[in-house]
Amino acid sequence: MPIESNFEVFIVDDDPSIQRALNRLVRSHGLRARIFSSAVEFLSADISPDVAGCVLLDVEMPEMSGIDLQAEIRRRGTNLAIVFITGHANIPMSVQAVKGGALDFLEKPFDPGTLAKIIHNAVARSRRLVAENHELRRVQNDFESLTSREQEVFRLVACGRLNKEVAFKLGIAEKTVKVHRSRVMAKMKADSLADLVRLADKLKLPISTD
Amino acid sequence: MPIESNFEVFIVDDDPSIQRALNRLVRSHGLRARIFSSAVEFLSADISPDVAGCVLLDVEMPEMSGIDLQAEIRRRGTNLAIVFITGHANIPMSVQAVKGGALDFLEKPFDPGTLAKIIHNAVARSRRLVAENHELRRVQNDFESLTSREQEVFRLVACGRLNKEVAFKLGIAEKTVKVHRSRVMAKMKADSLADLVRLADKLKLPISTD
DNA sequence: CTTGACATTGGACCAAAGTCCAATTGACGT
DNA sequence: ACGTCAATTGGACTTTGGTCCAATGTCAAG
Repeated sequence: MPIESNFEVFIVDDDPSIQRALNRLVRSHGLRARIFSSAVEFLSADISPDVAGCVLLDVEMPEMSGIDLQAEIRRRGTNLAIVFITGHANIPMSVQAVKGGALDFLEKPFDPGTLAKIIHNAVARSRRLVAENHELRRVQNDFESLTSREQEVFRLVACGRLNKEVAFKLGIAEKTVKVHRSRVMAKMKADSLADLVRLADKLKLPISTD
Repeated sequence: MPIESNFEVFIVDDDPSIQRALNRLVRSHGLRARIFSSAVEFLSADISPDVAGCVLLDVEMPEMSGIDLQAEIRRRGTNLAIVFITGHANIPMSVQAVKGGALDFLEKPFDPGTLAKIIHNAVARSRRLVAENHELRRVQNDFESLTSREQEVFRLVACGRLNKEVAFKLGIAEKTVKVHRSRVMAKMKADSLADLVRLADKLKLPISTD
Protein backbone atom coordinates (compact mmCIF):
# COMPACT_ATOMS: atom_id res chain seq x y z
CA MET A 1 0.00 0.00 0.00
CA PRO A 2 1.96 2.97 -1.27
CA ILE A 3 1.14 6.19 0.53
CA GLU A 4 0.86 9.42 -1.38
CA SER A 5 3.28 12.21 -0.60
CA ASN A 6 2.68 15.46 1.30
CA PHE A 7 3.24 13.38 4.36
CA GLU A 8 6.51 13.43 6.22
CA VAL A 9 8.10 10.88 8.48
CA PHE A 10 10.45 12.02 11.22
CA ILE A 11 12.82 9.51 12.69
CA VAL A 12 14.16 10.48 16.10
CA ASP A 13 16.69 8.01 17.46
CA ASP A 14 20.23 8.31 18.71
CA ASP A 15 21.30 4.99 17.26
CA PRO A 16 22.56 5.37 13.64
CA SER A 17 21.90 1.75 12.80
CA ILE A 18 18.28 2.09 13.86
CA GLN A 19 18.04 5.33 11.91
CA ARG A 20 19.18 3.54 8.78
CA ALA A 21 16.91 0.57 9.31
CA LEU A 22 13.85 2.74 9.84
CA ASN A 23 14.79 4.96 6.97
CA ARG A 24 15.01 2.00 4.61
CA LEU A 25 11.66 0.70 5.77
CA VAL A 26 10.00 4.04 5.38
CA ARG A 27 11.46 4.57 1.91
CA SER A 28 10.26 1.15 0.85
CA HIS A 29 6.77 2.52 1.35
CA GLY A 30 7.46 5.43 -0.94
CA LEU A 31 7.84 7.97 1.83
CA ARG A 32 10.61 10.43 2.56
CA ALA A 33 12.04 10.49 6.06
CA ARG A 34 13.94 13.15 7.93
CA ILE A 35 16.37 11.87 10.49
CA PHE A 36 17.20 13.39 13.87
CA SER A 37 19.62 12.09 16.47
CA SER A 38 18.08 13.76 19.48
CA ALA A 39 14.91 15.31 20.83
CA VAL A 40 16.36 18.82 20.82
CA GLU A 41 17.53 18.44 17.26
CA PHE A 42 14.02 17.47 16.24
CA LEU A 43 12.47 20.32 18.18
CA SER A 44 14.79 22.80 16.50
CA ALA A 45 13.21 21.80 13.20
CA ASP A 46 10.13 23.56 14.54
CA ILE A 47 7.49 21.69 12.59
CA SER A 48 4.50 23.73 11.51
CA PRO A 49 1.01 22.65 12.53
CA ASP A 50 0.24 22.49 8.82
CA VAL A 51 2.56 19.56 8.32
CA ALA A 52 0.97 16.13 8.23
CA GLY A 53 3.35 13.46 9.33
CA CYS A 54 4.42 11.04 11.96
CA VAL A 55 7.29 10.78 14.34
CA LEU A 56 8.99 7.47 14.89
CA LEU A 57 10.38 8.03 18.31
CA ASP A 58 12.77 6.19 20.54
CA VAL A 59 11.87 6.43 24.23
CA GLU A 60 15.33 6.17 25.64
CA MET A 61 17.59 8.95 24.52
CA PRO A 62 20.05 11.17 26.33
CA GLU A 63 19.05 14.72 27.33
CA MET A 64 15.34 14.46 26.70
CA SER A 65 13.39 11.23 26.74
CA GLY A 66 10.85 10.29 24.11
CA ILE A 67 8.05 10.75 26.62
CA ASP A 68 9.21 14.27 27.40
CA LEU A 69 9.55 15.01 23.73
CA GLN A 70 6.00 13.82 23.19
CA ALA A 71 4.76 16.27 25.81
CA GLU A 72 6.71 19.06 24.20
CA ILE A 73 5.42 18.18 20.74
CA ARG A 74 1.88 18.31 22.05
CA ARG A 75 2.55 21.56 23.83
CA ARG A 76 3.81 23.12 20.61
CA GLY A 77 0.60 22.25 18.84
CA THR A 78 1.95 20.28 15.95
CA ASN A 79 -0.38 17.77 14.35
CA LEU A 80 1.95 14.83 14.01
CA ALA A 81 1.07 11.29 14.96
CA ILE A 82 3.60 9.87 17.37
CA VAL A 83 4.75 6.28 17.25
CA PHE A 84 7.15 5.01 19.84
CA ILE A 85 9.67 2.42 18.84
CA THR A 86 11.93 1.19 21.54
CA GLY A 87 14.14 -1.56 22.74
CA HIS A 88 13.98 -1.47 26.50
CA ALA A 89 10.64 -0.28 27.72
CA ASN A 90 8.37 -1.04 30.59
CA ILE A 91 4.65 -1.01 31.12
CA PRO A 92 4.28 2.35 32.88
CA MET A 93 6.20 3.95 30.05
CA SER A 94 4.00 2.49 27.35
CA VAL A 95 0.87 3.36 29.31
CA GLN A 96 1.94 6.94 29.75
CA ALA A 97 2.82 7.20 26.08
CA VAL A 98 -0.54 5.94 24.87
CA LYS A 99 -2.45 7.95 27.46
CA GLY A 100 -0.49 10.93 26.18
CA GLY A 101 -1.97 10.37 22.76
CA ALA A 102 0.67 8.22 21.07
CA LEU A 103 -0.74 6.36 18.10
CA ASP A 104 1.17 3.23 19.04
CA PHE A 105 4.07 1.86 20.99
CA LEU A 106 6.26 -0.78 19.37
CA GLU A 107 9.01 -2.89 20.79
CA LYS A 108 12.10 -3.75 18.85
CA PRO A 109 12.40 -5.90 16.98
CA PHE A 110 9.10 -5.14 15.36
CA ASP A 111 7.33 -6.63 12.42
CA PRO A 112 7.79 -4.40 9.33
CA GLY A 113 4.23 -5.12 8.27
CA THR A 114 2.94 -3.86 11.58
CA LEU A 115 4.80 -0.61 11.20
CA ALA A 116 3.41 -0.26 7.71
CA LYS A 117 -0.14 -0.51 9.02
CA ILE A 118 0.61 1.90 11.80
CA ILE A 119 2.04 4.44 9.40
CA HIS A 120 -1.09 4.08 7.36
CA ASN A 121 -3.15 4.98 10.40
CA ALA A 122 -0.76 7.80 11.16
CA VAL A 123 -1.40 9.29 7.74
CA ALA A 124 -5.13 9.27 8.36
CA ARG A 125 -4.91 10.66 11.85
CA SER A 126 -2.38 13.37 11.16
CA ARG A 127 -4.14 14.56 8.03
CA ARG A 128 -7.38 14.78 9.94
CA LEU A 129 -5.71 16.70 12.74
CA VAL A 130 -4.09 19.10 10.29
CA ALA A 131 -7.38 19.73 8.56
CA GLU A 132 -9.27 20.27 11.79
CA ASN A 133 -6.57 22.49 13.18
CA HIS A 134 -6.42 24.51 10.00
CA GLU A 135 -10.15 25.09 10.10
CA LEU A 136 -10.04 25.97 13.78
CA ARG A 137 -7.38 28.59 13.25
CA ARG A 138 -9.36 30.09 10.40
CA VAL A 139 -12.34 30.41 12.68
CA GLN A 140 -10.24 31.82 15.49
CA ASN A 141 -8.77 34.41 13.17
CA ASP A 142 -12.20 35.45 12.04
CA PHE A 143 -13.30 35.65 15.64
CA GLU A 144 -10.38 37.84 16.58
CA SER A 145 -11.23 40.16 13.71
CA LEU A 146 -14.47 40.94 15.54
CA THR A 147 -14.57 44.00 17.74
CA SER A 148 -15.17 43.28 21.41
CA ARG A 149 -18.77 44.38 21.09
CA GLU A 150 -19.30 42.09 18.15
CA GLN A 151 -17.82 39.23 20.16
CA GLU A 152 -20.30 39.82 22.96
CA VAL A 153 -23.18 39.87 20.55
CA PHE A 154 -21.85 36.74 18.88
CA ARG A 155 -21.73 34.88 22.17
CA LEU A 156 -25.25 35.84 23.17
CA VAL A 157 -26.76 35.14 19.78
CA ALA A 158 -25.06 31.74 19.74
CA CYS A 159 -26.72 31.04 23.09
CA GLY A 160 -30.07 31.47 21.38
CA ARG A 161 -30.90 34.90 22.71
CA LEU A 162 -33.28 37.14 20.80
CA ASN A 163 -31.98 40.47 19.55
CA LYS A 164 -34.11 42.27 22.09
CA GLU A 165 -32.66 40.16 24.90
CA VAL A 166 -29.14 40.84 23.74
CA ALA A 167 -29.96 44.51 23.58
CA PHE A 168 -31.24 44.49 27.13
CA LYS A 169 -28.26 42.60 28.48
CA LEU A 170 -25.83 44.98 26.83
CA GLY A 171 -27.88 48.05 27.59
CA ILE A 172 -28.10 49.13 23.96
CA ALA A 173 -30.84 49.44 21.37
CA GLU A 174 -32.13 46.40 19.53
CA LYS A 175 -31.29 48.22 16.35
CA THR A 176 -27.63 48.32 17.30
CA VAL A 177 -27.64 44.61 18.00
CA LYS A 178 -28.90 43.97 14.49
CA VAL A 179 -26.02 45.94 13.07
CA HIS A 180 -23.43 44.08 15.13
CA ARG A 181 -25.10 40.79 14.38
CA SER A 182 -25.00 41.23 10.66
CA ARG A 183 -21.34 42.22 10.86
CA VAL A 184 -20.67 39.10 12.90
CA MET A 185 -22.33 36.94 10.25
CA ALA A 186 -20.25 38.58 7.55
CA LYS A 187 -16.92 38.47 9.34
CA MET A 188 -17.40 34.90 10.51
CA LYS A 189 -18.44 33.93 6.98
CA ALA A 190 -21.54 32.25 8.34
CA ASP A 191 -24.49 32.14 6.03
CA SER A 192 -27.04 30.98 8.52
CA LEU A 193 -27.63 31.07 12.23
CA ALA A 194 -27.04 27.32 12.34
CA ASP A 195 -23.59 27.95 10.91
CA LEU A 196 -22.88 30.61 13.47
CA VAL A 197 -23.87 28.33 16.32
CA ARG A 198 -21.52 25.63 15.06
CA LEU A 199 -18.69 28.14 14.77
CA ALA A 200 -19.33 29.25 18.34
CA ASP A 201 -19.10 25.65 19.46
CA LYS A 202 -15.84 25.17 17.61
CA LEU A 203 -14.51 28.18 19.48
CA LYS A 204 -15.91 26.72 22.71
CA LEU A 205 -17.61 29.99 23.48
CA PRO A 206 -19.25 29.72 26.91
CA ILE A 207 -22.91 28.77 26.71
CA SER A 208 -24.77 30.33 29.59
CA THR A 209 -28.51 30.22 30.03
CA ASP A 210 -28.81 33.31 32.19
CA MET B 1 -9.98 11.67 50.19
CA PRO B 2 -13.27 9.90 50.87
CA ILE B 3 -15.41 9.48 47.80
CA GLU B 4 -19.15 9.95 48.03
CA SER B 5 -21.39 7.01 47.33
CA ASN B 6 -23.52 6.30 44.23
CA PHE B 7 -20.35 4.99 42.71
CA GLU B 8 -19.68 1.29 42.51
CA VAL B 9 -16.45 -0.59 42.24
CA PHE B 10 -16.38 -3.94 40.49
CA ILE B 11 -13.52 -6.26 41.19
CA VAL B 12 -13.02 -8.91 38.56
CA ASP B 13 -10.23 -11.33 39.38
CA ASP B 14 -10.03 -15.09 39.70
CA ASP B 15 -7.60 -14.99 42.61
CA PRO B 16 -9.46 -14.84 45.96
CA SER B 17 -6.48 -13.34 47.76
CA ILE B 18 -6.33 -10.50 45.29
CA GLN B 19 -10.07 -10.06 45.57
CA ARG B 20 -9.75 -9.64 49.32
CA ALA B 21 -6.80 -7.30 49.08
CA LEU B 22 -8.51 -5.05 46.56
CA ASN B 23 -11.74 -5.16 48.48
CA ARG B 24 -10.03 -4.01 51.67
CA LEU B 25 -8.32 -1.21 49.84
CA VAL B 26 -11.50 -0.06 48.19
CA ARG B 27 -13.43 -0.17 51.46
CA SER B 28 -10.75 1.86 53.15
CA HIS B 29 -11.75 4.64 50.79
CA GLY B 30 -15.34 4.39 51.89
CA LEU B 31 -16.52 2.62 48.75
CA ARG B 32 -18.50 -0.57 48.35
CA ALA B 33 -17.14 -3.21 46.01
CA ARG B 34 -18.81 -6.07 44.22
CA ILE B 35 -16.61 -9.04 43.57
CA PHE B 36 -16.62 -11.30 40.54
CA SER B 37 -14.40 -14.26 39.86
CA SER B 38 -14.66 -14.29 36.11
CA ALA B 39 -15.48 -12.16 33.12
CA VAL B 40 -18.70 -14.01 32.37
CA GLU B 41 -19.85 -13.68 35.94
CA PHE B 42 -19.33 -9.94 35.72
CA LEU B 43 -21.12 -9.72 32.39
CA SER B 44 -24.10 -11.58 33.80
CA ALA B 45 -24.52 -8.74 36.28
CA ASP B 46 -25.54 -6.72 33.23
CA ILE B 47 -24.59 -3.27 34.47
CA SER B 48 -26.88 -0.47 33.35
CA PRO B 49 -25.44 2.53 31.50
CA ASP B 50 -26.81 4.63 34.33
CA VAL B 51 -24.36 3.18 36.80
CA ALA B 52 -21.26 5.18 37.53
CA GLY B 53 -18.41 3.01 38.61
CA CYS B 54 -15.12 1.45 37.79
CA VAL B 55 -13.94 -2.04 37.08
CA LEU B 56 -10.71 -3.27 38.59
CA LEU B 57 -9.84 -5.90 36.11
CA ASP B 58 -7.25 -8.63 35.93
CA VAL B 59 -5.94 -9.23 32.42
CA GLU B 60 -5.18 -12.89 32.75
CA MET B 61 -8.20 -14.97 33.53
CA PRO B 62 -9.51 -18.26 32.20
CA GLU B 63 -12.32 -18.28 29.62
CA MET B 64 -12.31 -14.63 28.72
CA SER B 65 -9.30 -12.34 29.12
CA GLY B 66 -9.51 -8.88 30.63
CA ILE B 67 -8.87 -7.35 27.23
CA ASP B 68 -11.76 -9.26 25.71
CA LEU B 69 -13.96 -8.30 28.61
CA GLN B 70 -13.05 -4.67 28.07
CA ALA B 71 -14.19 -4.90 24.46
CA GLU B 72 -17.44 -6.51 25.53
CA ILE B 73 -18.03 -3.90 28.21
CA ARG B 74 -17.57 -1.18 25.63
CA ARG B 75 -19.82 -2.99 23.18
CA ARG B 76 -22.57 -3.17 25.76
CA GLY B 77 -22.48 0.56 26.24
CA THR B 78 -21.88 0.75 29.95
CA ASN B 79 -20.22 3.87 31.27
CA LEU B 80 -17.70 2.33 33.62
CA ALA B 81 -14.07 3.33 33.83
CA ILE B 82 -11.81 0.34 33.41
CA VAL B 83 -8.61 -0.08 35.34
CA PHE B 84 -6.41 -3.06 34.66
CA ILE B 85 -4.49 -4.57 37.52
CA THR B 86 -2.27 -7.43 36.65
CA GLY B 87 0.72 -9.47 37.62
CA HIS B 88 2.17 -10.72 34.39
CA ALA B 89 1.62 -8.36 31.55
CA ASN B 90 3.51 -7.23 28.52
CA ILE B 91 3.74 -4.04 26.55
CA PRO B 92 1.40 -4.92 23.67
CA MET B 93 -1.24 -5.86 26.19
CA SER B 94 -1.00 -2.59 28.08
CA VAL B 95 -0.96 -0.62 24.85
CA GLN B 96 -4.05 -2.34 23.57
CA ALA B 97 -5.80 -1.79 26.87
CA VAL B 98 -5.12 1.92 26.98
CA LYS B 99 -5.87 2.36 23.29
CA GLY B 100 -9.13 0.59 24.04
CA GLY B 101 -10.00 3.31 26.48
CA ALA B 102 -8.76 1.89 29.77
CA LEU B 103 -8.26 4.59 32.37
CA ASP B 104 -5.05 2.99 33.56
CA PHE B 105 -3.03 -0.18 33.66
CA LEU B 106 -1.31 -1.14 36.89
CA GLU B 107 1.18 -3.83 37.63
CA LYS B 108 1.13 -5.80 40.84
CA PRO B 109 2.30 -5.03 43.32
CA PHE B 110 0.97 -1.53 43.05
CA ASP B 111 1.14 1.44 45.32
CA PRO B 112 -2.17 1.82 47.20
CA GLY B 113 -1.91 5.58 46.93
CA THR B 114 -1.66 5.30 43.17
CA LEU B 115 -4.80 3.23 43.01
CA ALA B 116 -6.56 5.75 45.19
CA LYS B 117 -5.73 8.54 42.77
CA ILE B 118 -6.80 6.43 39.84
CA ILE B 119 -10.12 5.63 41.45
CA HIS B 120 -10.60 9.30 42.02
CA ASN B 121 -10.14 9.89 38.32
CA ALA B 122 -12.43 6.99 37.58
CA VAL B 123 -15.18 8.62 39.59
CA ALA B 124 -14.87 11.79 37.57
CA ARG B 125 -14.70 10.05 34.22
CA SER B 126 -17.49 7.58 34.81
CA ARG B 127 -19.83 10.19 36.22
CA ARG B 128 -19.20 12.38 33.24
CA LEU B 129 -19.83 9.51 30.85
CA VAL B 130 -23.04 8.57 32.64
CA ALA B 131 -24.29 12.13 32.50
CA GLU B 132 -23.41 12.56 28.84
CA ASN B 133 -24.91 9.23 27.93
CA HIS B 134 -28.06 9.97 29.84
CA GLU B 135 -28.48 13.24 28.05
CA LEU B 136 -27.80 11.64 24.69
CA ARG B 137 -30.45 9.01 25.22
CA ARG B 138 -32.94 11.65 26.24
CA VAL B 139 -32.27 13.47 22.99
CA GLN B 140 -32.44 10.28 20.96
CA ASN B 141 -35.77 9.40 22.50
CA ASP B 142 -37.14 12.81 21.70
CA PHE B 143 -35.86 12.46 18.16
CA GLU B 144 -37.52 9.10 17.72
CA SER B 145 -40.78 10.60 18.90
CA LEU B 146 -40.71 12.77 15.78
CA THR B 147 -42.64 11.61 12.75
CA SER B 148 -40.51 10.92 9.70
CA ARG B 149 -41.62 14.18 8.12
CA GLU B 150 -40.68 16.07 11.23
CA GLN B 151 -37.28 14.41 11.20
CA GLU B 152 -36.68 15.56 7.64
CA VAL B 153 -37.65 19.10 8.51
CA PHE B 154 -35.47 18.95 11.61
CA ARG B 155 -32.45 17.90 9.60
CA LEU B 156 -32.88 20.61 6.99
CA VAL B 157 -33.57 23.34 9.52
CA ALA B 158 -30.50 22.30 11.50
CA CYS B 159 -28.49 22.69 8.29
CA GLY B 160 -29.53 26.33 8.25
CA ARG B 161 -32.13 26.12 5.51
CA LEU B 162 -34.88 28.70 5.34
CA ASN B 163 -38.46 27.46 5.67
CA LYS B 164 -39.06 28.21 2.01
CA GLU B 165 -36.02 26.15 1.02
CA VAL B 166 -37.16 23.24 3.13
CA ALA B 167 -40.58 23.53 1.56
CA PHE B 168 -39.10 23.43 -1.92
CA LYS B 169 -36.88 20.45 -1.15
CA LEU B 170 -39.76 18.49 0.29
CA GLY B 171 -42.23 19.69 -2.32
CA ILE B 172 -44.68 21.06 0.22
CA ALA B 173 -45.97 24.49 1.22
CA GLU B 174 -43.90 26.76 3.41
CA LYS B 175 -46.86 26.88 5.72
CA THR B 176 -46.63 23.16 6.30
CA VAL B 177 -42.95 23.45 7.10
CA LYS B 178 -43.76 25.97 9.79
CA VAL B 179 -46.17 23.55 11.39
CA HIS B 180 -43.66 20.70 11.37
CA ARG B 181 -40.94 22.98 12.57
CA SER B 182 -42.83 24.20 15.58
CA ARG B 183 -43.71 20.61 16.48
CA VAL B 184 -40.04 19.72 16.21
CA MET B 185 -39.11 22.53 18.58
CA ALA B 186 -41.73 21.38 21.06
CA LYS B 187 -40.94 17.66 20.92
CA MET B 188 -37.20 18.23 21.09
CA LYS B 189 -37.71 20.62 23.99
CA ALA B 190 -35.59 23.22 22.25
CA ASP B 191 -36.39 26.80 23.07
CA SER B 192 -34.27 28.40 20.40
CA LEU B 193 -32.86 27.55 17.01
CA ALA B 194 -29.39 27.51 18.57
CA ASP B 195 -30.58 24.79 20.90
CA LEU B 196 -32.00 22.80 18.05
CA VAL B 197 -28.75 22.99 16.12
CA ARG B 198 -26.81 21.70 19.11
CA LEU B 199 -29.27 18.85 19.55
CA ALA B 200 -28.84 17.95 15.89
CA ASP B 201 -25.09 17.85 16.39
CA LYS B 202 -25.43 15.62 19.42
CA LEU B 203 -27.45 13.27 17.27
CA LYS B 204 -24.81 13.57 14.54
CA LEU B 205 -27.46 14.36 11.99
CA PRO B 206 -25.82 14.64 8.58
CA ILE B 207 -25.00 18.21 7.65
CA SER B 208 -25.24 18.61 3.91
CA THR B 209 -24.90 21.92 2.11
CA ASP B 210 -26.90 20.97 -0.97
C1' DC C 1 -66.70 1.23 9.49
C1' DT C 2 -64.86 4.40 12.90
C1' DT C 3 -61.20 6.41 15.27
C1' DG C 4 -56.89 8.46 15.49
C1' DA C 5 -52.38 9.79 14.03
C1' DC C 6 -50.14 12.22 10.36
C1' DA C 7 -49.51 15.33 6.57
C1' DT C 8 -51.16 19.32 4.41
C1' DT C 9 -52.82 23.91 3.59
C1' DG C 10 -55.25 28.65 4.18
C1' DG C 11 -56.17 32.97 6.46
C1' DA C 12 -55.04 36.38 9.61
C1' DC C 13 -51.69 38.37 12.28
C1' DC C 14 -47.82 39.38 15.26
C1' DA C 15 -42.97 39.16 16.28
C1' DA C 16 -38.32 38.86 14.99
C1' DA C 17 -34.68 39.45 11.87
C1' DG C 18 -32.39 41.61 8.05
C1' DT C 19 -31.39 45.67 4.88
C1' DC C 20 -30.61 50.50 3.04
C1' DC C 21 -29.45 55.02 3.98
C1' DA C 22 -28.02 58.40 7.11
C1' DA C 23 -25.99 60.43 11.12
C1' DT C 24 -23.59 61.34 15.72
C1' DT C 25 -20.05 60.56 19.12
C1' DG C 26 -15.35 59.06 20.97
C1' DA C 27 -11.04 57.25 20.86
C1' DC C 28 -6.64 56.69 18.65
C1' DG C 29 -2.93 57.45 15.69
C1' DT C 30 -0.41 60.50 12.27
C1' DA D 1 -6.30 69.05 13.71
C1' DC D 2 -7.69 65.28 10.49
C1' DG D 3 -8.99 60.75 9.19
C1' DT D 4 -10.31 56.17 10.49
C1' DC D 5 -12.60 52.88 13.04
C1' DA D 6 -15.86 51.39 16.48
C1' DA D 7 -20.19 51.98 18.60
C1' DT D 8 -24.61 53.75 18.47
C1' DT D 9 -29.19 54.88 16.85
C1' DG D 10 -33.32 56.15 13.69
C1' DG D 11 -36.39 55.51 9.93
C1' DA D 12 -38.48 52.75 6.65
C1' DC D 13 -39.34 48.61 4.84
C1' DT D 14 -39.01 43.62 3.37
C1' DT D 15 -38.46 38.96 4.62
C1' DT D 16 -38.81 35.29 7.78
C1' DG D 17 -40.49 32.95 11.46
C1' DG D 18 -44.16 31.71 14.69
C1' DT D 19 -49.05 31.21 16.41
C1' DC D 20 -54.22 30.45 16.41
C1' DC D 21 -58.06 28.50 14.43
C1' DA D 22 -60.00 25.71 11.05
C1' DA D 23 -60.28 22.17 7.55
C1' DT D 24 -59.27 18.23 4.28
C1' DG D 25 -57.32 13.82 2.81
C1' DT D 26 -54.90 9.39 3.75
C1' DC D 27 -53.95 5.29 5.89
C1' DA D 28 -53.73 1.84 9.22
C1' DA D 29 -55.49 -0.27 13.44
C1' DG D 30 -59.34 -1.74 16.15
